Amino acid sequence: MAWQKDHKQKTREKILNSGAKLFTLKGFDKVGINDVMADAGLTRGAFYSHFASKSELYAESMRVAGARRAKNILSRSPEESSAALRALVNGYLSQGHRNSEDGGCPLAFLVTDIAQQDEQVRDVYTEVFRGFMDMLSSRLIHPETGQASEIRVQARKTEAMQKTVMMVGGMAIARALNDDDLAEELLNACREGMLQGIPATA
Amino acid sequence: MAWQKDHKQKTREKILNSGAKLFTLKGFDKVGINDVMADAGLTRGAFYSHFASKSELYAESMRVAGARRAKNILSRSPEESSAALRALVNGYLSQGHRNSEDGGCPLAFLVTDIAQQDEQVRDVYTEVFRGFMDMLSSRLIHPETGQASEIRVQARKTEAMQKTVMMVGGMAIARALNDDDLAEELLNACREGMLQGIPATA
DNA sequence: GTCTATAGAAAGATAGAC
DNA sequence: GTCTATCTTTCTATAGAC
Repeated sequence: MAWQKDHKQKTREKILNSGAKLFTLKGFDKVGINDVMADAGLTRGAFYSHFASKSELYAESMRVAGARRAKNILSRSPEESSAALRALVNGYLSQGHRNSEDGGCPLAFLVTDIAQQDEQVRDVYTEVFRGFMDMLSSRLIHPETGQASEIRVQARKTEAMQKTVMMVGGMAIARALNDDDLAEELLNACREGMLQGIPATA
Repeated sequence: MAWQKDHKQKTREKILNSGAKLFTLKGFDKVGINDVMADAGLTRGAFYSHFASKSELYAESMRVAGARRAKNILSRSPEESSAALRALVNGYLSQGHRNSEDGGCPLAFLVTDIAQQDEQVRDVYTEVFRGFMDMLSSRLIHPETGQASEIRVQARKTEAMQKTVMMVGGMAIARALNDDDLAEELLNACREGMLQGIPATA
C-alpha cells in the first residue's frame, strides 16, 4: 500500500513539474492537458486520477513554480546583506530570467492570465505575491534607526510594495517587448531603481 | 462609391471598438470572433471582409485601445505641471481603472498575453509602450538645471522607464490580486512612488 | 492507475445565397 | 457586405478495457 501511495505521489509531482514549466511559459490557454501529460511521460486519460480539472492543476502548478523560485532565491542569498540583495535583483531582472525556458517567476509571467480565472487560482496568485513581498521586505537593507514606530513599519511595507512592482512588473513588461535592446534598457533601469542607496559592498 | 467606402470604414471602426473593449478586458484567448462581431451588432461571416485573421484584429484593437487611452490622458492633463501629473497618476492608478469595464490600458491589462503572439502584435505593443513612456517622460517635472547634458538625458530616460513600470506593472498586478484591500494598498504605494518629490501645487 | 477511444462543445476560417 | 450554413480542428472531460 505504501508503495502504491508513493508511486501516485511521485506521478503527481511529475505532472505538477510539467505544469509549472509549461503554464509559466505559455499561460493557461496555450497549454493543453495533453501537452502537460505528454511532457510528464503520460497520456491524457490518466490526468483525472490526479486532478479534478485543468484549473486545479493550474493553481497547484503556480504554487509549485512560486515555491521553486523562492527556494532558488533563498539558496543564493540567505543573509540580509547588500551583496545578497544585489544577487537577488541581478538574477531576477536578467535576460536569463526573461528568456527562461523552464522556470520563470509565475508572478511576472502570468500576471494578466489571472484576472479571468476562478477563485482558487486567484487565491494562489495572491498568496505567492504576499510571499514574494515578504521575502523582499526582509531583505531590504535599512539603517536600524531608533524604535520601529508604526510609521516606520508602514514606510517599509510601502517600499516593499513599490520594489515588488518594479521587479515583477519590470520582468513582465520586458518579456512583452519585441525589442531586445529596449528590454535590456528597461531591465537596467529597474535594477538601478532597486539598488538605489544600496552600498556596493556588504 | 464614396458612400459605400464610408460605410465600410464605419463598420470597421465599430468592430475595432468592440475588439478594443473585449480583448482588453478578457485577453486574446477568452474572446471569440463571434463575441466581437455580436458586440458590434454583426455576425461571424462578415468578419473576414474586414480583417485577415483574429490576430490582425487583436493587433489593431490594441492600437485603438492605446490611442484612446492616450487621448483620454492628454485631454485631462494637457500641460506640464505638477497638477497635471498628479491627475494623470491618480486616474491611472485608481480602482476605477482597475475595475474598468470598457477601456483599460492595454499595456497593463494585456502584458502577459503578448509574449506568445505573432510579430505584428508584439510590434504594436512595443510601439504603444514607447508612446506611453514618451508621454510620461514629457510630463515628469524637472528643475531645468544648466544645459541638458547627455548624462542628464540618460537619467531622464531611466526615470521615465522606472515610472512607466510602476504605473503599468502596478495596475497589472493590482488587477490580478484577489484581495481588494491589498490591491488598494498596492495602488497607494505606487501613487506615492510616482509623486515622490512632486510639489503639491503647480 | 494508466491506457485507448470517444463524446461533446467551442472556435477559427470558408462557401455561397442575397 | 452581410447573412446562414458548414468544414475542420482543438480541447476538456468521460467511459471502459487492462
